Amino acid sequence: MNDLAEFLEGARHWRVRYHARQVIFDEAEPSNAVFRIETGCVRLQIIGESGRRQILGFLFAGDIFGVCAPERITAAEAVTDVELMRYSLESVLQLSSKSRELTVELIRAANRLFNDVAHHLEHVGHMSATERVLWFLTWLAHRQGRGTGETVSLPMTLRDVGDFLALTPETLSRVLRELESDRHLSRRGRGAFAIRQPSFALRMLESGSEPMASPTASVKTVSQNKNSEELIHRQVRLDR
Amino acid sequence: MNDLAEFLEGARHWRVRYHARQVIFDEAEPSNAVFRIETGCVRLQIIGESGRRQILGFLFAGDIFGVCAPERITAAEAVTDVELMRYSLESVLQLSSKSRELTVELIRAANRLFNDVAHHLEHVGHMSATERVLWFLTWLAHRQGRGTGETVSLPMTLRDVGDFLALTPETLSRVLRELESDRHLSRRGRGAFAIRQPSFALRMLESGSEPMASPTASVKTVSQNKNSEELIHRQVRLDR
DNA sequence: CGCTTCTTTGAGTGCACTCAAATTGAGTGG
DNA sequence: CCACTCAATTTGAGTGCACTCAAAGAAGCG
Repeated sequence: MNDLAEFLEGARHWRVRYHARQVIFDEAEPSNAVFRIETGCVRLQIIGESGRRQILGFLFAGDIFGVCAPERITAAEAVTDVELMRYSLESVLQLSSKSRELTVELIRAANRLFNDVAHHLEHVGHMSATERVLWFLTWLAHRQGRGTGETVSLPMTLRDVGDFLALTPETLSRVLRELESDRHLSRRGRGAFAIRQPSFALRMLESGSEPMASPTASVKTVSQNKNSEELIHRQVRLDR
Repeated sequence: MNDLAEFLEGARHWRVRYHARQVIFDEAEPSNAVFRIETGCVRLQIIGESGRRQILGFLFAGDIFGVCAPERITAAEAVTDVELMRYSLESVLQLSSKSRELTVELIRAANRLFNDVAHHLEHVGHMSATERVLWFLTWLAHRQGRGTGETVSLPMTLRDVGDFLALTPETLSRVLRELESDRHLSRRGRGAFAIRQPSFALRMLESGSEPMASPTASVKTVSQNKNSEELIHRQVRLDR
């Protein structure tokens, strides 16, 4: 699944558990471990100067997080009860001294976070509330391997989703109700839903926060047509 | 200045130049070099699915960028004419096989990007237009080593700033005019300004997108003990 | 069963948006 | 050097979306 995971098996590690809402590590804390999620959901977040929380991402089984040195950039908290595999950062770094591939994988892991939050920023900056919600729900369904009409569980609260998408819970609630009345969505109890018409929403996922996904050719074409400045810039490119 | 810079001197490198608005590297391109800015200004950016450009950061002399493998996450374009030092990624990776410290520095470099864009996201999601502009101008002044009343040059266009802050050029222009009439700002020609009252704006810079800055002590202390949910209600709103 | 937290719904408002057009400035070629 | 062109910026008018404030209902948890 993840190449990094194989490398990590060579490092000192053991299983750890956290209950929902426990802090796994905190911002600015010394970084001494890398984690891999066995079961459950984890969120990465920061607290802004104004005291507001910005959730940077939700992680699920198989995801690796905490590749960071020497201090934590974000906090990590358990959304649900979680089982994690904890790898000593010290021994991971020792391993990387012997393996160029592992070094590349570590950089890649750090870059993935950057990639995700960069596209996240682009979405928050330019998408309407409805688009953001649809993007999130579609991403979530995709992460859980669910297709059209299949039930997707929503392990986090609306407030979590709001702090992820930079929306208030009120707005979120209203958007969900409207999506439901428009037949884009059907809700199955409190913490579950199903997407009825993911067709156009799915396109959003093709590029963006997917793991290291390169922008698709179609996206590039569109962006070149829509943004003449960019087109011009690409054309005048010279090597030297 | 930057520890990474010293390590890089051991790698194969040479000087390169780009003219303003030339592409240094593009999204999804194979990554084969790390750069250090000698003079000028560079922007990192992505093009969203909708064709909109999101600028993730502006870089200046001394900054290192392009630590990325195996493919580029962002594009890098010259804002002004720039002189860069170009380091072969291949030889950097070879060096890192022999130096644990270099590996840590590479991870740190990748994490810095993540840190910056994470706080950027928090700002775009929760700040008003005026706050964002003030934050940006204060950051820019700080980067150029300019204090209150000193002239700061603005090497990029308002459109660039808008694509960075997720604001339209129109809004940006209006905000600048209001800041000027409120005596927070005085403009010195097209591409220059001076901040008159940076006092409260500077507080924003103390944490946030500054290199690896740790959150303020008060926030940190509390968030280590309690989980973050309890912090959310402590919202201190900055007055315009 | 009482408490807290989460969610929903309503009413009203303000900020940043879009659309449109004028003006300024920079760059280019005659 | 000057006219010309195009991009960048400014200004105005109007609007809609997501916000705040407020309060009621629903769900989890002891």
